[in-house]
Amino acid sequence: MSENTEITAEMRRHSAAHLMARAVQNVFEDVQVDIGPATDEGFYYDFDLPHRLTPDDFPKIEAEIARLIALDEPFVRKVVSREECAKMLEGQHYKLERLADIPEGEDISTYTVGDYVEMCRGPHVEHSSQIGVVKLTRLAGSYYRGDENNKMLQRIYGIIAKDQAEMDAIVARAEEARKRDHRRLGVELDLFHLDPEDPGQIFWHPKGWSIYVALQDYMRQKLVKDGYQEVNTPALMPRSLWERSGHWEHYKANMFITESEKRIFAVKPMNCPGALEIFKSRLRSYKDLPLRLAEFGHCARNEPSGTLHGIMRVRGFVQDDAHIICTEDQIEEEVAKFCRLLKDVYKDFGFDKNLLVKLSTMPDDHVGDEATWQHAEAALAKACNASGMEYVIQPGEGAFYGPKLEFTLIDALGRAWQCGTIQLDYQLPSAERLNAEYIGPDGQKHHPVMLHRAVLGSLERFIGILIEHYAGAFPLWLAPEQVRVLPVSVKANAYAEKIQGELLKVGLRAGVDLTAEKLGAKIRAATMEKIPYQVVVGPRDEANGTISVRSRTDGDLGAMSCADFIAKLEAEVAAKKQG
RNA sequence: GCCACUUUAGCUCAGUAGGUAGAGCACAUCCUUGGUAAGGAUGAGGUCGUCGGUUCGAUUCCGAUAGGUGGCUCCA
Repeated sequence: MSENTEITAEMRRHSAAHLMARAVQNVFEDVQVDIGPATDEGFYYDFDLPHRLTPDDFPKIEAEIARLIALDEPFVRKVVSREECAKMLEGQHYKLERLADIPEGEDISTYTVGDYVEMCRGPHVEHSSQIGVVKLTRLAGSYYRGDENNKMLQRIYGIIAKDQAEMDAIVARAEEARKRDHRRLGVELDLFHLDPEDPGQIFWHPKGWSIYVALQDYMRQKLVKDGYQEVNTPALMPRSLWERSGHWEHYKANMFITESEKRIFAVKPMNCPGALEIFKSRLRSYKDLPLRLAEFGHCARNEPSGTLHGIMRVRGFVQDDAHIICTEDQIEEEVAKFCRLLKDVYKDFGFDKNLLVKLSTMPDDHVGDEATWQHAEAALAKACNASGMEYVIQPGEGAFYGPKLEFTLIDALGRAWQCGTIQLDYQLPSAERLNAEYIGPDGQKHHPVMLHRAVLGSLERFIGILIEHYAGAFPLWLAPEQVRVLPVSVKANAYAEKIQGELLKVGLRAGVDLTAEKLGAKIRAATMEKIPYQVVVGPRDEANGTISVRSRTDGDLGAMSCADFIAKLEAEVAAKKQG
């Protein structure tokens, strides 16, 4: 029996939450507790108390938790009747409401540690000492039951570790994430800035835009090879179109709306209506399908201010968007084709391992009949299997117009980011919406199906992820400045400029440092800017017709000819070498 | 949008128990002409987010407002 009671991290986190709840009640007056689950990272607990918590309160709560852990009391589970439980929870009105939620007939259990009882499903550790070390990390507001109409409770987040050494390592990793923060690196590396007067809009500086263009060019090549055609549609489109597409009804609150000569226009929040307008611009045959229209269209969404975050969540952005207009029979192959493309692209960033795929199925609130939905969901599932991807089902999480696949990548710090997506849409091309039609082999008109898809998601967000993934040290093919030539003194400036010219001529992004600094200072500056290659040149090189190469990853590579260096870099760019 | 916190030089941050402010880095000028991670000197740079209140006097206290941060909600 005992071999089955393995103590998991989740049990330890959840148990830590209980002890924190107990500690908060010991330290403060009039504490109402709500719930406190384990999370992937740690745990949290929601409280309602008159004292306004601040991080200054953490040490005394942590000390109390440490004291409770040291008591090493057992967690005792007990199945109780509803009445008994209600009696135990007397005065705790959130808990009593939660108790009322438990369906009749289901077991109600409590866990007791020392003098503290809590209604809880468990499971928990056997003894409090099994929890380890607890650290409180941050405070946040959180609506009771996640409903913004309810009272805002005070949430405390915490993390656990086996011992202090592990806790130190966790704190160090958090520090590493802080150092890699794209908002910090974006300023340090002079990639972009955000203007407080224009929230959620990005000003791309030359270096940041260089990355952006490199990424976009890369995607263009991939798209062309995969049978897409690139289009561009207006940023500003009329209200009448948005009414037909359904956005006016469903998405108006998030749209920037403007007026000209008494007509209302909206800045597009999505590209899909534009793609369908192109499809509809002439009579289409089934022979035109599938029609794959890609668009790097700039979209604007009036996201609530509280959701904005650096360049990851903005109000103006560009997706590597495309719309595949096809027949129902073509869905499976098109989805499989997309899955292959996505894997191929992610590999070039080192994201091909640990890819998570989620299949979101029919929600309660949906359009279309169930048979069509089942067919569509089966097509997505088969396409995943065909491309060797495992997926988990998210029941009822699909859009109201169709099911979708979502792809989550894992970055260098082990963090998950949902980027790629492919969504089936029966609604937008339908007669009720934009009424897209093609002539089938039977000579009759039919409505096509539309697939909305993006590999990277928004380019802005993806670059934000890349900045943190690479810690600002972009691989050669993406680096804004791939090479910097460093003359050892001003006497070598002319030769340095000549070398820079050679590099520029073959399309490498090369800079030159002509300042009057010493070589050590120039190397330091280039190193801080995370430039992949530094080329040192002085009288010795000039006499030999060579250059001295220093690599960001491999240090001093010694002297070589400029031609050999160019060949080396071109090979590295072609291979999309990481790091 | 909601809750909490926050806003001082381009960046990172001190500071003023109310008497209009400092450091490091970056920047400018001059000296130094140097072969693999910071040469030196001098200087410039801020209505202390904005508006209002209290006060003889506010960057400091109070209120409002805007931005940011962390959550929540949202993410067609």
